[in-house]
Amino acid sequence: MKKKTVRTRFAPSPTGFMHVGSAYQALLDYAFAKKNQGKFILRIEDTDQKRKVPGAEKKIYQALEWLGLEPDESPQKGGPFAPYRQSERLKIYRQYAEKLVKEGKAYYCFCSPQRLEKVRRQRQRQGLPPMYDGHCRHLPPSQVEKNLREGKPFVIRLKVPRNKKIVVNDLLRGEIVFDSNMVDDQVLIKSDGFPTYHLASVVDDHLMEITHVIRGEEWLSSAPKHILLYQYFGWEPPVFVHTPILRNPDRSKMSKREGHTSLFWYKKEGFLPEALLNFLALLGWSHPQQKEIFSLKEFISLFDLKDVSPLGPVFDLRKLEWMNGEYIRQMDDEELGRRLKEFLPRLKEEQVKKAAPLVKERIKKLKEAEELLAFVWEDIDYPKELLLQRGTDKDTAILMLKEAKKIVEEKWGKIEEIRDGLLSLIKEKDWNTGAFFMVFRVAICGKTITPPIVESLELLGKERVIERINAALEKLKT
RNA sequence: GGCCCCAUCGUCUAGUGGUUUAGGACAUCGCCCUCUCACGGCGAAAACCGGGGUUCGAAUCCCCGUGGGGUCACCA
Repeated sequence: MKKKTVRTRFAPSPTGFMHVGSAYQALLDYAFAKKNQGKFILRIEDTDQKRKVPGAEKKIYQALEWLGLEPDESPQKGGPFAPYRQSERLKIYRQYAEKLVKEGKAYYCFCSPQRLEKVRRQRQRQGLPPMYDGHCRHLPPSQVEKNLREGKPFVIRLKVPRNKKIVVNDLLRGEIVFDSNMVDDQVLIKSDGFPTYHLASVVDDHLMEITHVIRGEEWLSSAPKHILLYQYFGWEPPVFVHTPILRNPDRSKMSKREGHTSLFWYKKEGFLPEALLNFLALLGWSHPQQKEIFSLKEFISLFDLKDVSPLGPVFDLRKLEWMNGEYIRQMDDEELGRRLKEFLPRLKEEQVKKAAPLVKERIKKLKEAEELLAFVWEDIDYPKELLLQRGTDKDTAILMLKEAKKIVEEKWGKIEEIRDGLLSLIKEKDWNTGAFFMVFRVAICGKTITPPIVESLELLGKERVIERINAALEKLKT
């Protein structure tokens, strides 16, 4: 028997923003497909017209591109199973839904939203699960015909059998048995003619020959509906993998409310996509040699869905920050400079290049470079007392700056010589090294936390360095 | 509330019946390095949810509690 090509799909809804949890899903889809020389498919699930947001689909492409998870088939790229946008496949869903109706596995329902609401409330009062009461299940065909002819709005519902066991096979959890009496007669086709997720995803996953449905655990409880559909259609179901959902620090589902859930927030903050991916990979999975830092390529080669832990992990931003810092430090200066550019719009390209090695060991996120280097483009302002670092008195401070200025002017352009010059000056005058550099630092940058000060001088340029030393001297004299 | 899933340091996890005084990483704390801040190095503190079984022996297997989570839409 020929082994089927592994095909996974990432199937987001274009609702306006990309969740980190979605990125996690996409990573697993991608890694598993690539691991098995399979295909990674992007399908746009835009069946909810109310929630559709213009431009949202574009953001999905941008997100995948930023992450470096390129689909093999997508609405943009096309592929053998096009179209990959569900709104363009309406006829297909309708056709399959009607097939079910003909076979008595689904039925037209003409109940109004008001009636449904009433039924729900009633059942809840009785302590029953708030399900549909099956009112239209047994409408006589003549009545259905009549309603249809009259153009009464309708939906198509799945006819769920009573008193049956429905078994869902999940790769991570094994067999899960559901009582069909707990499964609602799910709407398959909405009154606007669009399918619901349940119908559309089953039909598409089958038609697109998806072998592994990897999705969040929140889908587990609706999985019996999907299994039932596969049975009704006589299709072989794919392997289901319900992956843990990411949690807030309070262990609730990572939502829009708390924490940072938008993938683009991470981009804006200056997280590197490769670091984010590495971090995500470590959620629910661990490297066989306990390595923390590894590439996407390495992840793919070692990854197996079976090894994913079913426990919903808390998304620990601090560990991500640490990891991002590791990636920044591993990067060569030139590459770091390129990535830093968009975060330092006030610096010239030359300056960014020079700044890269100075901030490299001091930032966890690219965005932090901005604050660290702000002294370069901002006018500095500080109280005079700030210059009197480590108990340095006014006269000493003045002397320090005067002497330092001489050396800087004389040796400008040669960092090593400036440093050596300052060091021997300190020795000669018997100053405290730390105190001297702090006074110098404040004079140049206006603050006590900066990149290495001697190396930072050329970011400012000779003129401004001298200017600032003069300004500091003025300040001290008043 | 019904149904379903889950349960090792604060967090991410290793561990698949004995090699475990339960290992690593982040975070925390201390020391060292040091021109500040960082980086780096060394070290400390820190966990098997509880109760029953099974077994010569359970973090590891079973059951029951407890706790957390998910889900109950013409949203995905």
